[in-house]
Amino acid sequence: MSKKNLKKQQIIEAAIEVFSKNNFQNSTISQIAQKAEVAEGTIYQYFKNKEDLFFSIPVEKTKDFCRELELHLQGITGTFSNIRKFIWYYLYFFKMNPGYGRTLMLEMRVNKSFAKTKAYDSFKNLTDRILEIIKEGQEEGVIRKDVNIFITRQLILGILEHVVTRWLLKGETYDVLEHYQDVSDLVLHGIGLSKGE
Amino acid sequence: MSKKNLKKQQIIEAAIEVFSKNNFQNSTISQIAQKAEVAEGTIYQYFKNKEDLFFSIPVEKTKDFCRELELHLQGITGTFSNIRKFIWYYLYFFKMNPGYGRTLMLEMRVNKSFAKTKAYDSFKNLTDRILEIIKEGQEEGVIRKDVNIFITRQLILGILEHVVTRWLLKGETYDVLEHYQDVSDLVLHGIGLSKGE
Amino acid sequence: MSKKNLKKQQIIEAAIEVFSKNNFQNSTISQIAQKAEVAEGTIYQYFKNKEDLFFSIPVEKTKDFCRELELHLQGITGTFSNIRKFIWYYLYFFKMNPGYGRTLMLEMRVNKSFAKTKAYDSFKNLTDRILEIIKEGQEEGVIRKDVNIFITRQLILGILEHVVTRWLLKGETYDVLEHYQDVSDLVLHGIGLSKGE
Amino acid sequence: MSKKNLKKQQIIEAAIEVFSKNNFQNSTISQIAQKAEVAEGTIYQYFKNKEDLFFSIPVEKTKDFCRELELHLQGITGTFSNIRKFIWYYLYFFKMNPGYGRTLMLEMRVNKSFAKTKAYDSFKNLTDRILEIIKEGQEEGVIRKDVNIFITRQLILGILEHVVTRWLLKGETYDVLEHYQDVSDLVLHGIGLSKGE
DNA sequence: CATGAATGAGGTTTCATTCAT
DNA sequence: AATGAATGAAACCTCATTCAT
Repeated sequence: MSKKNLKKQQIIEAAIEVFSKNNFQNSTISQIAQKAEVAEGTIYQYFKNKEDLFFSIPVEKTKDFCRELELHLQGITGTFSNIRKFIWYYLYFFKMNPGYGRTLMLEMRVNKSFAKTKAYDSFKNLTDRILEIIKEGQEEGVIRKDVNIFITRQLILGILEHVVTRWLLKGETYDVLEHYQDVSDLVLHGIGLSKGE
Repeated sequence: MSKKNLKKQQIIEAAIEVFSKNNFQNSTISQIAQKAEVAEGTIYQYFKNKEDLFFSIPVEKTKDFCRELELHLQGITGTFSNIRKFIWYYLYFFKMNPGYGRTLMLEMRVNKSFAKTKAYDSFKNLTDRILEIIKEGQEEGVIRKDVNIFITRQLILGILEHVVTRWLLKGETYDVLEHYQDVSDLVLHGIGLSKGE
Repeated sequence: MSKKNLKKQQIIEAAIEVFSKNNFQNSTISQIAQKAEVAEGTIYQYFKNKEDLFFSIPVEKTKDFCRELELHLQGITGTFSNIRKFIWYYLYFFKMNPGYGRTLMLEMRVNKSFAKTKAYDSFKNLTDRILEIIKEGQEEGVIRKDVNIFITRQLILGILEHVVTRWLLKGETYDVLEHYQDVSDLVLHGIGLSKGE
Repeated sequence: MSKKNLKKQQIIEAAIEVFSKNNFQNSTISQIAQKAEVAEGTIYQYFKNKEDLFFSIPVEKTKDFCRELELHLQGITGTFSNIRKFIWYYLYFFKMNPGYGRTLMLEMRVNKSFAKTKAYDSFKNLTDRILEIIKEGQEEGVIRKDVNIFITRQLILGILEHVVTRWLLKGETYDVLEHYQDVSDLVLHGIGLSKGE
């Protein structure tokens, strides 16, 4: 079973690489098979079809993301610091996984079927987490009571997606973490926290 | 010449309809030709190839967007009101052009070749315009001096893109303008404007 | 239109040749295209898919069969002679069209979807015609009143199919018309006609 | 050895079921393995390949057919009665084994390689048996001397095949034995026997 | 004997683009 | 300028068969 999972992982890693270079339609099973060093037919033992393989990627990767995120948030107190950390980790994660970033941001997020996949469910963990942080902040009184928490979440995820997407489209020619400070300041100010908290 | 442009426009409108239903790869020239009521070959008299037709869409549409935007901004004074109007108009435009919205947000914006097209240039008009508004605000002293104006632009465009994209992915089942008030408040507060300005 | 039909006929003739050598599944579109001297894609301009092409064969051929049959029956009087002529023409037709025979007898006739095709309808003309001859014979009193005319038809078509199928399976190494006399005698005697009529 | 044969029989029964639902090409080894509750590889321990498995079916089944036929013919005297019994049993056998019927009539009988298989040899027993009955009838003087006994055999087998094939293609929606009386009458009359014999 | 994961060849079908009319 | 028939490349997926365990 470990051996079986190993080969499955092997295929997923190859798929990330290939899907992130071209897009879904222009990536071929043959390319993925070659990169994974398995026969084309083998892929169909582990995945129902090309789309199934495609959407299996974020399921695994989002798990990784959330697991690591929790570690990074551990021991941090204060909404201010938690949001800063979240923003930092979000940018950091994609800096370290640009291939996955391209696939997720430029392909999946924009695919109508995405919302119906298991992948999307695992994504909810992430968006729930940030909402939780915002709620706590409001309860603690450090976030203004009059802001809509759902819109606030959209603000945060919106700018992060935008920043990462822009970076990817520019060919990753600069450091995504470059403007981390400015982004956090802007976001935190918007929701009512003074820098000094 | 007017007649020529008429047919070209006819093809573009058909293309928007078709491209917005499926994606680029799944849309066929034959579908577009049928909807435009011309022969397939005729499309190649006006556009070099499928991609050229695809990227001709935003060139025209962004022109419309900017022209109308200027009308709406006319006579409005104060950075506060200008940004509010910009946000409102942005949401309003996609509410009125959901087909184009799908094509732009879910297809183009995410396409690596997009940045190299004429379409992208026409897009710059838009992003320049918002930057201009922000700059003026900073000069007038209503926007904090310490915010990075480029990041600010990314914040505004980021949340707007996110809000519109989310609405499109949810199947346009609610009104995008619904949260216009909350979005503006959050953005404006973030960049240092008090609501009362 | 004539030119269009010409190409369609060209493809059908090639299809008969190819389908009669191998079976449906082992015949390839590429083989048919090559024999018809057209590109593979061209076949899909005239036929929806491989199966559609396959079942288009008997539609055309059965038309030919019936048209010619009528000519041969013309001027012949007497049930006795009509049935003899029918049997003779049936065997003669497949002697002249062995390729089509192989496709029809060894592939189509035995295919469950066949009964749902247009081809099958055109086939009814044929079976109706023989039934008509039998009925007339019974009315004229030359065929025994006590025989079931539908079973009689099955007897005639059954032995003819069997004779032709056997001949095809033996590799067409003898003349199908060889036993024409014996077959007719047996059939006619069975339904109550004396040879002398 | 008995255990070995058991598993072989198990696989053949599964094969009959699967092959009779789809055709040879559309039936998969995997389906057969699943139905037989063995691994795919196991099938290759008992049969050389898919075709070998396929043609192993009639070898066994025809043995059954002939064994039972002899029992039914036992004690019956008179060519008249023997042929009637043969016709009855033929129809009865396929009524009881429709799955095998579909495979034999719609697949095997029509397959060019069939004549070269062991299965075909076991089939000869059957056709020899009916020829024998006809010969005896001619010697006893109850069948006209002027009929060709080989054609007679073809008449009998032809109508029986036709009747069974038609029944199978119609989805076995009626009783094959329904027209047993009419079929026998017609056949017997054709070869010169009066009903009263 | 039994297993079942791995293989990889091969065919149907689609569709952007061309070009003769 | 407009047409639309013809092209042909290219990719997903299936599945019989093998072989190491």
